[in-house]
Amino acid sequence: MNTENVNAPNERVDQFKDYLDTQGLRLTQERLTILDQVFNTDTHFRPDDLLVWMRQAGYKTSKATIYRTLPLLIKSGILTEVIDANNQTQYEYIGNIEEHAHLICVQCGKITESRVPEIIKQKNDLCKKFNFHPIKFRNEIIGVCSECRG
Amino acid sequence: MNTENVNAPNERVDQFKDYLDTQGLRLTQERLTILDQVFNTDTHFRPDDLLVWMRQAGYKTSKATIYRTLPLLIKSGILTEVIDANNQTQYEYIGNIEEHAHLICVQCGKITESRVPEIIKQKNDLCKKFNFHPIKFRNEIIGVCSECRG
DNA sequence: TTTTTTGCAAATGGTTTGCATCCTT
DNA sequence: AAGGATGCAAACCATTTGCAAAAAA
Repeated sequence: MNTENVNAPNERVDQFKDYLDTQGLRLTQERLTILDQVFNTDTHFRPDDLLVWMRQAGYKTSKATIYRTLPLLIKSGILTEVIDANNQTQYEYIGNIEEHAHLICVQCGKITESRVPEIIKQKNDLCKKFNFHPIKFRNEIIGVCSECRG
Repeated sequence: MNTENVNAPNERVDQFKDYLDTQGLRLTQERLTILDQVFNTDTHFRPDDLLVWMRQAGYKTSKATIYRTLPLLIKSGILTEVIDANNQTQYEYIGNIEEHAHLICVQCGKITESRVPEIIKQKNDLCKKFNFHPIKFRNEIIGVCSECRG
């Protein structure tokens, strides 16, 4: 198939292709186009956002195909899911592994980020111990923030 | 109102009552009944599970009220939400704050737990720094497990 | 009495699915 | 040629909401 107009980095295309291979799935034009669009975004997005962007870019990929492809991108380690404050599923492109903690307030929903240098070593130790290949790291404290405590 | 037949620990009832007070909300029979039922469970559950249990226990609380009450229990720090592998929202009663890490495989979904003693101190430091009241802690590494790496 | 809360049933809206057709291998 | 993938529209189904009646403050 034609892969000439794909702008996603070869590394990612290969990563996706490898995953599809191991599962006996096919590398289609639509799947490549979606990977491409996903690569061009740097924020969280919902399936409908992606649909709109693709339409604007001139592609006619269907909503069903988008819904069927996103899980494949997750399993191949290219995207991760995030559940937002409204319990909606959002997706984000995985660039690098970020090591930072989140303090999430259950009352106002505010998210505070803070870097914690030591957690990098801990992560590495754990991964070595379990022979685990890390893609993304999450460190969250759920609670009540100073403002909501009054 | 009558609170005689409530079995949830007073501590939790007070916690809920306090939250409702601060929000100008009312302590109703239905809300207390739900708190009671929630306390009697020790697993994850979905709103419908709760409805079934309450019906079996002889209560006629409506599904709508359950859906309206669960968010209040979350904001009061009595429950937390968990999104399961099927993206369904589940709820769980918060006993104590657990300090352990999860290694979650994006391919097979397997979750490996592991205790990491140092993270307790880190959590405490962070909470002190931001004057944050912790309810629940989450430490997750998303990636590919040793078995799926082949 | 005043304001919330509840219950019911209908509406919502994100996600999934059946099936004929198209595309990759 | 054979089997997986796509597109469309209909089906699903968990969750939300309007409104009149009931309960809390």
